[in-house]
Amino acid sequence: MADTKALTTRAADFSAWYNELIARAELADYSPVRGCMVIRPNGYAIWEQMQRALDQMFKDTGHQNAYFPLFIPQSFLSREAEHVEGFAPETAVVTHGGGKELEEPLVVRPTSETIIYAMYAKWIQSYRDLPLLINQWANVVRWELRTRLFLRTTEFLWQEGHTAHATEAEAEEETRRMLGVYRTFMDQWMAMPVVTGRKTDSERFAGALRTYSCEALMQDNKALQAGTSHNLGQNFSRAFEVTFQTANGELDHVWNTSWGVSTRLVGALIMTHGDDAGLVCPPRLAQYQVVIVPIYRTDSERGAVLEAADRVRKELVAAGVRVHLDAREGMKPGAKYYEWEGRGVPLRLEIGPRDVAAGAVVLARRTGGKKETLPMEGLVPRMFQEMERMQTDLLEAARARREANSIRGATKQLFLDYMEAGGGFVYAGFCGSNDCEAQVKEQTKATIRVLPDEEFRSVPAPATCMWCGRPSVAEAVWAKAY
RNA sequence: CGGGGUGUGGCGCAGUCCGGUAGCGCGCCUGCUUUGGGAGCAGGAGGUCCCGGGUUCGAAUCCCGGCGCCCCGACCA
Repeated sequence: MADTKALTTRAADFSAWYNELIARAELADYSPVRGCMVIRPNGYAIWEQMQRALDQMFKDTGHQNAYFPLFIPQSFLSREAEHVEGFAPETAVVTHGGGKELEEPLVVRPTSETIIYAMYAKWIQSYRDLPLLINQWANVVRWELRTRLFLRTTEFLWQEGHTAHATEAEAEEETRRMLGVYRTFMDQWMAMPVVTGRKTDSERFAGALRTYSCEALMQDNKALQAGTSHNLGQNFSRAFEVTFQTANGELDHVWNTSWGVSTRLVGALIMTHGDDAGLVCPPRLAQYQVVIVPIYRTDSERGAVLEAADRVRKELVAAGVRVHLDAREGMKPGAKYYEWEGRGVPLRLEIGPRDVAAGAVVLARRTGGKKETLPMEGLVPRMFQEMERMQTDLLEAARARREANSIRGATKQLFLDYMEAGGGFVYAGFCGSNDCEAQVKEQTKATIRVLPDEEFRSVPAPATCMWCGRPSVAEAVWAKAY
């Protein structure tokens, strides 16, 4: 690492902390192209872990992977009116190929609904072809005005699920199911609690009937939209003539859904668990769950220590633990500790001559607390135990932080004061009018993150709109957002 | 596109006001000694000072014009 100084603290400058952490942990780097990032091996490894877990969950819910092209005929985008309005301003367009001007410009996909539903129109004829449940892992490009590593880059990696169903009810069920999959993933893998719910029209996906979202609260009390699931209704099937014959011979348009999460989740992970020493990675997503640092002075100590360390490593590998033995020479143990802490490795085992003699290892946890000497005997189950505990502790800590920064039943004044004081989630009554939403955004920068699902709602439900005092039609969760 | 900042070895910076031919810390390489929380010593490698003009005997430095990047805001996953 180039820089050995401490990171800017979160309290001093959250944004600087975030950028420095990414550099320190070697998660990503700026590319020569404005707004684009290079995902470095340490960052990509986390994404791979995410992919692995999510991909399995998609397959377990009946989806198959496929791949659709990067280029989309420009005319495709225009077929769905709201969709083109939403995305046209931020597309990159290819006008030349092979040295010649193209007859029709090609849009670099900002999302793939149009090209996928154009294909579905060919593939779907009968209700027997439904449901069609496809996911793709891909890169997309959105020409954003302002970018931030992982959170909003010009090109980003994601997955997008696209499904077609025979009935509206089935599509709605799928939309909700995948939102649930995301929520489970964020809870159980990322140790990141989320509030789920429906988006208001102003935040709805361009072309969707309804958009649902998972919203997480970062350590600076700004909300991050971590994953979305859209019920597209028949908007795209009408635009792309995706029709099928029903069991009784009638022709109908299919009902579609789409849902996605992106490399933004790596940013979410950083801002949920990171501390002033660097990344804190939940064990289930860590590239290395355990790092072993050997300590020795003499050659004979070196031999014995490395032999013991490698034995521990092999035992853990055999048990399926992702473990790394840091046997680099000429580097003091302390320097290695700092490095692995910055990278967020959950557990560190130190093995020195004393430990070899005692048949023991020293355990240090990334989340703090005293170091602990453990017998080598029974180490493997102990490591699993530690990882499980850390995983649940991280989730609990994140949940507690979120709750400490959420208020319910806010009045207008309380709301204004709260946003002024730094913000967080505010649960409050909402009259349903675009005007109120726009006014709040104008005055406080806060937006409605979701109209929360039932389990997140306040009891009793708020009776009036926090802003205008008219009767409330739904409770809303407000926050300033990324 | 507005506001702010910044471009000098890999990274972080000083030098710019007041022109004289580039320096510090970290990192890197070699060797020796080290190694239980960021090692020490010695020797070394590495720079078109963002770009283009201009002024001058001479420009990192002064003048003019560009460009890049970062941060804050508007747009957005």
